[in-house]
Parts: sequence; C-alpha cells; structure tokens
Amino acid sequence: MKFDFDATYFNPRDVLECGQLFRFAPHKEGYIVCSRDKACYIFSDGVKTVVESDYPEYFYNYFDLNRDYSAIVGLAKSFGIPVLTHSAEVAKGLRLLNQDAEETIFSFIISQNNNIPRIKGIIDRMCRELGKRRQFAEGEYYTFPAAAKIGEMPPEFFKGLGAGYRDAYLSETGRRIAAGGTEYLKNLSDGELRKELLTYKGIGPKVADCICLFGFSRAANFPVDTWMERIYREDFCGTLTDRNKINAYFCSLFGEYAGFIQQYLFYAKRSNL
DNA sequence: CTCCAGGCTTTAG
DNA sequence: CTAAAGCATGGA
Repeated sequence: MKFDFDATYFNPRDVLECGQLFRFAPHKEGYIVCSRDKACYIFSDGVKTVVESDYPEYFYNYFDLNRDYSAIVGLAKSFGIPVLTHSAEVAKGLRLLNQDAEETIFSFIISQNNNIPRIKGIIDRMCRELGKRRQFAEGEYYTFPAAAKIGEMPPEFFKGLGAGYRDAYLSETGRRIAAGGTEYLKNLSDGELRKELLTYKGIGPKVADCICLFGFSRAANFPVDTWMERIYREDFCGTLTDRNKINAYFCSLFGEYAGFIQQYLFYAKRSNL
C-alpha cells in the first residue's frame, strides 16, 4: 500500500538527514526507513513524496503528516531572526517525527559524544543481532529489539557492537525499562518527564531533550549539543558556556514550539545549507 | 600524531 | 552548588 503527500513540506532528504532518526538507508530513488518493527520505502519527485508500506497509517502519523507545516515555518520566520528565517526556508521540508519512545531512548543513549555515521552503525548491528528479520515489498530489514532483549545482554555484548563506554548504560536501562515500561512516562508533564528521564543511567540533559522531543512529541524541548552551542555562539552572538543556561535561553526565547525551531537551525547549520 | 562527534558519570572543590 | 577528569571508538 502507498500514499503520496505534497513535497513542499515533506522532503525525504530533509526529514531523514536532520539527525532525528538513525535507521534509514538509501534505496533505489529514495530511502528505506525503519521504525519499531515496521519499514517503509520513501521517495519523491520534488512535487509529491510517496510512502510505500504495509503500515501506511503508522507512517502517516510517524511523519507527522496531520500537522500544518506552513504554519510552523511561518512561526519560525515570524521571530525576525535572519539566521532562523534562512534556516526555516532551506530546511522547510523536514518534519518532527513521532517516534517510538523505547527506540528513541536507546538510540539517543548511544548518540552521546558520538558521530551520526557511527551511531547508525551501532544501532544497525544491534538490530541485526537482537531484532527479528522481516520482509516487505522492497526487501528485508530488522526490527528494533525489545527492552527485555537489550536488558538481558551483558555490557560486553554492546562493547562488541562498538558502543564503547555506553555499554553498561544500554544494559542497565534495558533492564529498567523491561521492568517498568514507558507507558507511565507518557502521562507526565513536560517538566516531570524530563526530570524522570534524567534518573536513567546514560541520560543527561541533552539526551533527555531529544527523547522528549522525538520520542514523546514534546515540541517545547530544545536539545543543546555541540552544534547548537556553535550556532548559539556564532549566529546568536551568545556568551554563555553552560549548556543548561543556553537551553534555558532558547526555551524562553522560542516557547511552545522551540523544538521545531531547533531542528531548522541544527539541520541547516550541520548540513551547511 | 591530535581533535572531534547530537555528553554523561563520577569525583573534587 | 560548579568544575573538570575520564570515558570507547572511528574518521578527519
């Protein structure tokens, strides 16, 4: 099954290369994208973007296609900040994905002090080793492993995947989530959720913000990593050095939809657009 | 060789 | 409370 959608605010490259997800790979004219136990094939001719999957409703929501992104881009430009206006314009094809909470938690624990190609490799090897092999129209893929599966593996296993010192974080958080689940987190307020995530081993302020934003659709969160710090310094002429303070500065500046603003800035800067 | 990557934990002051 | 050392790995 497949559906299409206007490509103006739904560009596969922008959506996938902006650093929100790590399980995708070029395929034919587009990409194969995996989420949880599902996969889709996405491509575009520049006018329409097409999504092919056995789970079209899942991916319709995953790609956040119910939201009006002309309004989001308009909001970004309304601040009248030149670098943001430019970023939103060149990156307007990206969307804030509604990802799986568990998958986001483990993925962003791996992401700390790491680079995107290596993060993708570690996650890919983990899915091959611990996930299940599945087939769909465009080929085979591996599902993201359950927390219980991750939790029963010793740290040495993750070190063998190349996860480095993050090995014990994965093992320990796997056991904790296998025992407590993630449902209870969904009922927490933005502030409570972030605070609760900080109690997990391997989750600090930046990773918690990414999990809130990508895995729990909390649009007000604003992750500050090494790239955002650079943007703050170079494009906002900021003088603060504490990432928590930089985070507070941007949150109060951009408000309820700060997460979208962060994505436009991050992607445009990192991709040199 | 050093420096860096979507930083966090631990320890010291 | 803040500051800094230590941490695995691979690419530039």
